[in-house]
Amino acid sequence: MPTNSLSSSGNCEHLSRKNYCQTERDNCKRQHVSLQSNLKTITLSEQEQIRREKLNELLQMGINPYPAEKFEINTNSTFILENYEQAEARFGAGKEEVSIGGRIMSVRDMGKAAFAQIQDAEGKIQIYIKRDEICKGDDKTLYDTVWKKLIDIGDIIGIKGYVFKTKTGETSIHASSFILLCKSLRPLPIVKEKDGEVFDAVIDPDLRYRQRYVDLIVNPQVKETFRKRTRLVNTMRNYLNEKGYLEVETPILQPLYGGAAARPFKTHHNTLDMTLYLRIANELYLKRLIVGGYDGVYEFSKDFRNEGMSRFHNPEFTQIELYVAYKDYEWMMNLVEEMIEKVALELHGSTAVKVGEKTIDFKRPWKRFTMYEAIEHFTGVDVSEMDEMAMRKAAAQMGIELDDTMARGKIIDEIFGSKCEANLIQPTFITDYPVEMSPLAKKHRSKPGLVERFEAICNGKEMCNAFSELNDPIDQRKRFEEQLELGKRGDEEAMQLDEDFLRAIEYGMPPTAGLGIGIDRLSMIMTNAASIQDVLFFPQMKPETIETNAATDTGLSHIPAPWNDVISRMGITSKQQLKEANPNKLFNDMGGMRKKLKLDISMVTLEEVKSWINV
RNA sequence: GAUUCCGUAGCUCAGCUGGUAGAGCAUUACACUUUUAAUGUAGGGGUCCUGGGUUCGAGCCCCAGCGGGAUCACCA
Repeated sequence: MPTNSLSSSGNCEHLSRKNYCQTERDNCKRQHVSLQSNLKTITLSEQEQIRREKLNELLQMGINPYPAEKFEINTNSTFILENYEQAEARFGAGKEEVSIGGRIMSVRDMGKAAFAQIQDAEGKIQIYIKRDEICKGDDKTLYDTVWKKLIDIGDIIGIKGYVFKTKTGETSIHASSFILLCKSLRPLPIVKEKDGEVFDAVIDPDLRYRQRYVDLIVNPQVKETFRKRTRLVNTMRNYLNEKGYLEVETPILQPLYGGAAARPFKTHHNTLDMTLYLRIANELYLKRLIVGGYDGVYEFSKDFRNEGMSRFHNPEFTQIELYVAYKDYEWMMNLVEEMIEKVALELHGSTAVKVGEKTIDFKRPWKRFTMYEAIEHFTGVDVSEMDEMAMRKAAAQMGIELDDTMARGKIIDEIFGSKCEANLIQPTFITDYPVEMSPLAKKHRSKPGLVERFEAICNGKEMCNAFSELNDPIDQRKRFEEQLELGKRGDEEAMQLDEDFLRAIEYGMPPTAGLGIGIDRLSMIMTNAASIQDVLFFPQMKPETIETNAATDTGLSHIPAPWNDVISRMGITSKQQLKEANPNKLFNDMGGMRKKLKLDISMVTLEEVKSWINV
């Protein structure tokens, strides 16, 4: 049997441990004292020190705090809580043993019995641990010492037992045995709850985003947010796969960056000795694949834009881009409506989604405005027939600041951005954009100066962007050249001229509808998140300085690496133990460990080992 | 990048006019065999973000920096 199995059977071996354990605890106390006198060089908090002492004590008892063996799990907390009848029928007293693993989140110690809550991937469930149940014989070490003294909130344990309801009616697991699966060395923030009210919740954004693992442990709704995000992506993926479109992957490292207006991240390939850019979009590569003959291709892509950060912008973000041959932007609008409506239904069982104080309804069909109509709707001014001069005047009257470089198209965009966008809460399609803003979109079939482009606006923000793709190679070259002009004038976001892309569409690309949807923005809406950081596991942050506390607390810090590590693997983890060791045996064993661990280092001398011991 | 607010124990937060640094939870010890924000008793725990300055004396006032939030700019 494994040395650390803490089942109630075989408790005879605990008998011999009791005295040993007592002396060891004294040793720990002495170590504590020496640590105290050393506090200036140690960054560990008192609670962390205590946990490391407990770890040592467990090791001395022959209990591995980090066992290698798997722990078989046969159910989870939510299943038991939500299907009590079924769970009781299978796992009730005298029936099959329930086997469940989780992190200890709270303990209510009642003396010779205790209630604790453990948390697994699904949620929390109460366990009941009774001394005479855990320790069936006379030796109560396992309960009195291991459970009561050495196990902490935050430790991960495995429990076997049966399902029952307590006097107060709470579904619980009556433990017949437990096993330590992982000792936690850092104290967890304690969050308490009563009648749905949460006390002392961890809300500090710095802690939550930098230590997402802690956030996930103590804030259960965070786990749910990311589950929803994944379901959102899966729903879209299934929808597109059912239509027969091909999910593909295209380069992230690109020699030229294109497909969007943004500043890139720049990097360098050593062997090729060339500059590469992290993609700002994957549009131009996906369209090459349409040229190649696929009917529909899509990619969930991480894109990178070297711009400012805010609660709507992270330097890396996720987009889905979709291109479908022989279609146009009208057709694509219908697809977007249908797909997003499906997402809402999948996540919320309804097309209506609560976002902050508002309820947003994704039920089809969505409102559709041309850009001119939207401006007229929100400002009362019809700008559609105005020339640049007239439009400047109109914008000035609306209190919009313009600079001289802005042409007619940019002015329209400014007016829309400041007067309309924020007012569009319910999902709305805005169509027919000025050509200057859209160098990759096809000219409008009937309205000069405009392109066949739409955006879906939702909760005052752009949710997606799509157009009938420009497939006229001569026009496309001209548009790129115009972008080059902008670049020469200092516009860092102007697109570069991609000769290979032009070569591709010179071979001919069928009429194509293209779409890009910001997955992070959509996730924010679908999970009611106020910040993009709430839908990214690891949002970009300035680096923090982490104080290391490696090995400084073991009392072995005077021993050079990797020997300090080797010695602690041999079970010697304190100065006290080192002192008690036989230097000749230690020296020999170190040689053995060197061989066993295949360490490519030269052996130290016996004299050196003696000097470590006699520090 | 600009403006503004914040940074105190493991966590959530108080801290008066500038005069010995506080609470709850957590932690340690003891008690308690169906509790549930368990409870009772007694303890321990602090680089008050960092560095300067003013002052007899700074968690508090001033300056600079670091980190975070919000708003704005850029962008999706």
